[in-house]
Amino acid sequence: MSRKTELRRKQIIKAAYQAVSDKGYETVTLQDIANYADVSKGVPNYYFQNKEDVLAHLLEEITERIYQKEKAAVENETSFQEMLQAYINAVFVNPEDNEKFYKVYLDFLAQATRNERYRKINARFYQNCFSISQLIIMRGESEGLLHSMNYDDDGKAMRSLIDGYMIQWLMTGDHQKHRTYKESCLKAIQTYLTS
Amino acid sequence: MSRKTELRRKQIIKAAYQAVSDKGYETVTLQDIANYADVSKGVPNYYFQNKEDVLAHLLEEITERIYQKEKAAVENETSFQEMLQAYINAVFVNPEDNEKFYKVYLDFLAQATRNERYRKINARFYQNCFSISQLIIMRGESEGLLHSMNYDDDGKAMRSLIDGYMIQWLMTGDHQKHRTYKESCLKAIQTYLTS
DNA sequence: AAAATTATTCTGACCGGTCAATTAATCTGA
DNA sequence: TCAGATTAATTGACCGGTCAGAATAATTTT
Repeated sequence: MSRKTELRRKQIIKAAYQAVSDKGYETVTLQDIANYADVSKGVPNYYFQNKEDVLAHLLEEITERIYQKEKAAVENETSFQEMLQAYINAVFVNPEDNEKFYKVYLDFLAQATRNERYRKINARFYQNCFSISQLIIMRGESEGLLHSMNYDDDGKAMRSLIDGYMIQWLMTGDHQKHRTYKESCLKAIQTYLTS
Repeated sequence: MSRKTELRRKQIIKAAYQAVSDKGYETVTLQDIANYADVSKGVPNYYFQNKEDVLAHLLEEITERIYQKEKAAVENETSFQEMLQAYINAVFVNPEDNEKFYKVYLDFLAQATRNERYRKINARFYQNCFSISQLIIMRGESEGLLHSMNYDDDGKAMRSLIDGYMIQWLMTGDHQKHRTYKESCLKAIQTYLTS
């Protein structure tokens, strides 16, 4: 794949991200995506097999990007408390980015219940998230602050709390409450881990 | 509203539940719903204003029904442990029912990010869930097993853990794992509450 | 000019909602 | 009681509109 082709694909995926965030997974059309990318209708079809192919690449791209960012943030810290705080900071970045991502992510979760391809991409994302949780928990253990019985279970619990709080925040439709939900989520994870 | 009208509406909503579970919120058509209800295409439009109206009533119906069932289950018990176990039993009923409900519920959550009406119905559902959590927590406090700093926060955490585990289970696509996720979820809530 | 890329047009399919026509149910009054 | 009248419920053909994908045309690059 040429450098230019790669750029074009990135451009289309980026446009698809904004388009899906605005209009929703099923509502969005290839025309919408082309409009957001400032290209004509034929372009997305030229660079991707079909609509689903564009959107699958979108899901891959955004989950991978989030994971890399969160992982880097956590690896930059040394203590358990700092790592956990850095993780939460990376997850709850700001209302705008979180709204955009979780709107799209929720759409994909809903689709994934009936689409094997999306389910697989999401499964990889989950595994990546669990690996971040494990990093943090192992550090907490080495500091004697907590004792995990099972890294996998704790990873699932942390993911549940993060997704759950984020969804609940999203449903309030109130950007102001972002800080509150972030703090509550951090507290909940601390309460769970250090028990 | 006559008795017969009420029955017909229930019949259509029930058909819509199955149809949405099978095909997804956006994919499902009024024709599908009519087919599942064994009536002609005009009937749903006769008893409801439009497609969204049918589906809004569906969301109201299933969230209200779940809440009533969970509430009754919890109120039937006397001790903290029994109430919590009864709650989890009512939430994780069986793979089939859970899959059906959460497939549809996820669809509605995704829609709710762009639909005020659905968001409102879901907000009421959340409040109802929080009230159940509060029942359980207050009982736990009166037994001296735990001390809640904030009923609302704990309600949010419990809801996060339940929705989170359920979604993660749904994404495995494996009915066999239902029991494991149920037990993990219960353990996570206990770990969180009794800390 | 040939090839690659982008823009435009076409096509077949499908959907939600409407509505005229039909059928079923209910009512009325002798 | 029951025939005729009135109302309610149901049907399915139809219409305007939209979309994905394919085909084609135009443009740019090499």
